[in-house]
Amino acid sequence: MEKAAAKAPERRRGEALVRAIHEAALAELAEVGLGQLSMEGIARRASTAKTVLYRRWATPHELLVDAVAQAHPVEVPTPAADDLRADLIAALTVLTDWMRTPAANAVLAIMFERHRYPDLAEALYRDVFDPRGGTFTTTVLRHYAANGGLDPRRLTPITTQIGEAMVFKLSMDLGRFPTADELAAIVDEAILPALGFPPA
Amino acid sequence: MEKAAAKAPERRRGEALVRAIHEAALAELAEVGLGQLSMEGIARRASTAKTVLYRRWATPHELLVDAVAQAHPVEVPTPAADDLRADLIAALTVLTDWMRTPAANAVLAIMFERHRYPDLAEALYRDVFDPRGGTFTTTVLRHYAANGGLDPRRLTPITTQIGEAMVFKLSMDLGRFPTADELAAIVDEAILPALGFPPA
DNA sequence: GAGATAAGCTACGTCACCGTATCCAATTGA
DNA sequence: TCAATTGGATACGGTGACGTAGCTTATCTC
Repeated sequence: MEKAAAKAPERRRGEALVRAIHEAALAELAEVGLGQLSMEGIARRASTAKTVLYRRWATPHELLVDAVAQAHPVEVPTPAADDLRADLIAALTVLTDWMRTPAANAVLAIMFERHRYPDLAEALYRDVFDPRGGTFTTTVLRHYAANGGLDPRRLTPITTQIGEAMVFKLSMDLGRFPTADELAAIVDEAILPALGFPPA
Repeated sequence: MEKAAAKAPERRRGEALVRAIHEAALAELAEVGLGQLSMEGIARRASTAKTVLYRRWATPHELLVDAVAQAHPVEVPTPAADDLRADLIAALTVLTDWMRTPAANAVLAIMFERHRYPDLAEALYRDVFDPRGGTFTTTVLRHYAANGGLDPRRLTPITTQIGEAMVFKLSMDLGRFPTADELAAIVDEAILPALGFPPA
């Protein structure tokens, strides 16, 4: 034992261990995809034994939902200034920041394959979405509609989704996340016109 | 042999066989997902032997790209009447019709997992997208811009993608394809305002 | 018809993951 | 300090996909 001092045992327990496993699960998902997620893979990545995983979760999917639910919640965009345009850009920036996180990757993967794993999507709604409120641009829009800066009739299931929809679409098409300029263009050319502010 | 007359041998060859395999590949993908696509699975579904597949394709991915490329091309929306709104709705209808096809399912899966299988996405661009032109709403918008029904400056990388982006987003959120009413709402509340026609 | 071509079938050893069992060792807390 | 807890390591038989080989047999072509 006194020989290999480099290898500190430092055995993890309880919450610290669970957190490490959650991280490993999200990282594993990002790398191999939802269809290839396996207990073996997660255990390997977390440097622990399968046994430890099976003592807490019955399936990789169960583990995954747990990991997403425990992940840090999304930063809520707080409409500060009396500047709808700036607040919308800020909200989309929060969105792209979130999309870079492992948890977001998992959420999107689950939503995309929801017809293949309906239980997973259902658990996601139950354990993650429902406990939290709306997100991103919707928060901003509701604020301005309530404070008179915006015609409330312009808030529809369509208009409130334009920002998110465009960010997702651009990300897919370009294979990268939108830049600040592109986010501004989304606000100027798509969202604001739909809210009743015609393009320049 | 004369006993089991029910089992017609009817051995498939050449193109007919290849077409059946292509269909099986797309069906298999739809059911198990890109990460689980396997030669065994495709062969099983096509009721043929693995050997037959390996004689033509080295990997399931190669087979898949071939299948997508050979699939019936997308119907091109032809702007007919002098009615931008109707033509846009028609274009989105073509889009949702396409999204119900197995080939579309494959294209979306490949695009979604492009960072995981970059070669696949690249092959898709090379063998499928590039040979064909733009699609869906872009076709319509270019037509009207060229014929004076629309300010060409309104055609940007953002505005031309709103329709497709919203259809994808709605499909993900709802877990189903948008209805005709929802397509009309996308046109009225998102696309037309962005083109310079303010909402009612 | 007869030979060439290609589809279909079976089998093989290899490998990865499955879910479980067993045992050892580190940490904790009474 | 000692006992309970729990993480960690290893091994197991089972399954399913891998890629290849060999053979039989249906179909096409001359």
